Amino acid sequence: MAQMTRSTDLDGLIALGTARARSRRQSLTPLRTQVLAVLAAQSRPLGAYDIQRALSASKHMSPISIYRSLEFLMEIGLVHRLATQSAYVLLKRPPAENETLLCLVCRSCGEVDEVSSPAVGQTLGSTLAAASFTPASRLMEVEGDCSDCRRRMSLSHPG
Amino acid sequence: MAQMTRSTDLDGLIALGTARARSRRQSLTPLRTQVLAVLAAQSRPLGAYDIQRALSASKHMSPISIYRSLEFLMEIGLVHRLATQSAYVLLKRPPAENETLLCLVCRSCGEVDEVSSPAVGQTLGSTLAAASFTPASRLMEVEGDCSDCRRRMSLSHPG
DNA sequence: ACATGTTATGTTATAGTGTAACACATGATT
DNA sequence: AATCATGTGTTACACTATAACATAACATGT
Ligand SMILES: [Zn+2]
Ligand SMILES: [Zn+2]
Ligand SMILES: [Zn+2]
Ligand SMILES: [Zn+2]
Repeated sequence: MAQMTRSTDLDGLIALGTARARSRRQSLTPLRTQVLAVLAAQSRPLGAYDIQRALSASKHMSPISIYRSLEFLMEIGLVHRLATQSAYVLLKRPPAENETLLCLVCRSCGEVDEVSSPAVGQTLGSTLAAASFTPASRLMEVEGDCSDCRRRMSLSHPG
Repeated sequence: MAQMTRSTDLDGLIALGTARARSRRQSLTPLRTQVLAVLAAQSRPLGAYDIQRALSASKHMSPISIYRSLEFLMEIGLVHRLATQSAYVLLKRPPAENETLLCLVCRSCGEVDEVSSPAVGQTLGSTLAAASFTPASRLMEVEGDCSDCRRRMSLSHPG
């Protein structure tokens, strides 16, 4: 079930993207919509070249076009780059203002879980303020092992 | 003063690295020591190819050798890879067990500040536990703007 | 209509980051 | 000596990302 598509959400996602683009005097063009659709069809992060391959059947796009679309989708807050994976994920919820999100990336299966954490947001805010450091975003990445994969590992290495 | 070297620490660092290597039945070889020394001489993160250039005067090293040395130095806990920068930094303090460290990376000047935060460690621990997620490390990266750079920006864009 | 500015895409080439694969050397263990 | 694990050399390659420049498409004011 990890491979399920999320086409149900796509219309709403496009509406949201269109609105956010308009408010910046930009637009969610067909090209950008196609990249968004590819990301929305996967529950896992995709590399830019994965997206290119996914689109190559319907349309040729050079790497730079993919990257430009991704940059735009990140600017309007729908997509996030996972630095530890060099990959891009659709954010499941529209990120609220001042909300601290944790992206839990499983090293083993690659699944990404997004967790909102006011408690971490509070302590992190204090810590950063004490260091006079202003974060560029309230989204943080944590690599590790998800519960499913931990269970699988303990089955194959019983101790 | 940001460019100051830290050669004073180098001997102790080498001793620490040697001890940690030995406990793994490995060793801090000359090659690895050279990479460590280059990182110790800078207060900023360096890319693998920056390290290669730094060493090219004294010795030719292929990229793969640099990466292998970096991997080793990360395994013994002396060096950390900053995913958002694709760069490597010497950890200033020996990371204690179960200590949560924040790497505050300035987008503007590139400086990295390491901050230990028990409070964040506590809330993060609870949040991850609630999500049944086991983190691979207790080191997190936060991109943003340091106080110096914020001051500079406000001077050039008074408002 | 025309000029002007901005947004968006096309095209080509190139830079930057990281590994695979295999051979070889070195040192410890038995 | 035979064996095994560790460490390095060498070559070639894969993957990720951007520079630079041209063109198109669209809005806006005159
Ligand atoms: Zn994320
Ligand atoms: Zn998993
Ligand atoms: Zn770090
Ligand atoms: Zn700074």
